[in-house]
Amino acid sequence: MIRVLDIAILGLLMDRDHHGYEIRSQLRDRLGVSANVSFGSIYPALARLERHGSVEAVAADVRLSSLSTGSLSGERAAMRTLRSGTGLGRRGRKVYRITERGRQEFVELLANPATLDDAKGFSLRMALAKYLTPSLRVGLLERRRADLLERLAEVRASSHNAELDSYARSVMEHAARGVELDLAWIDNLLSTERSDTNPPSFARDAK
Amino acid sequence: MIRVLDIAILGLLMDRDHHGYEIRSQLRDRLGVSANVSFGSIYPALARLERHGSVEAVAADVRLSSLSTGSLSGERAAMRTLRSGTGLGRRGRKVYRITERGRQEFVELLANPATLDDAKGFSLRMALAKYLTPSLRVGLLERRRADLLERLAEVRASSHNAELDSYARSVMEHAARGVELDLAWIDNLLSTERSDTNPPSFARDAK
DNA sequence: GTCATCATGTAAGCCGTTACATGATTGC
DNA sequence: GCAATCATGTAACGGCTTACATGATGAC
Repeated sequence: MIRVLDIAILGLLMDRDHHGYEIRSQLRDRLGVSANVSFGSIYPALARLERHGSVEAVAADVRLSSLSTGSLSGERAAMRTLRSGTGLGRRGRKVYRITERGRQEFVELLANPATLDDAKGFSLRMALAKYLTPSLRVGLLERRRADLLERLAEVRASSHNAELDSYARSVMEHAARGVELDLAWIDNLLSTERSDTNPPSFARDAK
Repeated sequence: MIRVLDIAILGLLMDRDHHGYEIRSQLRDRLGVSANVSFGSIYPALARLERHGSVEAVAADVRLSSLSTGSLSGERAAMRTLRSGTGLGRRGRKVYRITERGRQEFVELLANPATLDDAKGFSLRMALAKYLTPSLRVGLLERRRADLLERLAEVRASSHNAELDSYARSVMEHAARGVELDLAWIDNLLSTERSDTNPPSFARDAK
């Protein structure tokens, strides 16, 4: 019932309203999801989240998406409003907004240790880390760090296997370097996190 | 019909006979497959490959798998032979051997540009690259290189997006470093490949 | 007026995991 | 003799992609 895509969609909607078509590009551009997620996943996910009460369809806000850094003319016109009873705005776009319930679920899902952190799950969460409290962020980072240390030991052991030919060995060594790079990143994030949390006891947000 | 797991299994069997249970650990240790592939995938895959005539079940060779670097006592005894008509050896292990047909399919699959190269697909192929001719290896590397350059441009563009918070940006920048590391690896492999192919015109194998 | 792109949705199917069912071998 | 590990297989289910079906909008 906990789907990674749900977290990603809710995370995007935390920032502002989106319609389905737009979500795909945002997954790539703002959350760093590598492969283009297909619409065959996105639309059913939105429908499910709506049924579940985590998001709701709203009147389409005038588009300011593509270019222009937002600051131009706000709200050019409410436009010939909704087509049917549901939230279909101009041009058939169906714009979704996260509900209060969705917000609560989102933060729980984001911090949840259940959905275990492979590379993709982790970098998705990290891209949304500004919605976590500092201590939850540190927890997330430390869990990831432990996983990576384990993986590093495995892959180093493999690369010392004497029976490997030069290509297989090269793959193993490269995998080790990749994990080391990840670890350096995590360690860097952790130290930043800890020096930022110096000041007394109130939580600070990113940027 | 072209399954990544098939390539991996055939690749392992190119080297020597294996039974299913063993294949799982070999995928990790020799081919660098990160997550443990479940038996629920492996056994059906072997059955499919057998039906297809790419592999065949043979009498179990006496185990020399776990420890001991092979050179001890060869063939300790044929043992109370096969249980039923099929290739069930001692202790119920079902040992598979690649057929001539399987060998042919394997090299085709390994070089095949159809199964497009994501990170995992590529490093699997590279771990098996000793079975490719030098020119096929170079082709594989160059295709991967082109993909990575594209990906690098994307991820760099994303990381310059001014609207990202510091966490999302950090994710993007780290992704870029990862791709750069991959590229450096590929370039290094390519230059090795090219300097190795200096000598006249006959193909050399790895190690 | 037509083509590319934007936009939403449904259905079939692939590929993999989890869970279940079963049993042999080895170490203690 | 009992537990841990080795060993093989099947069935259900889940999530994601592909392909299909449909239509609006904007550019030329």
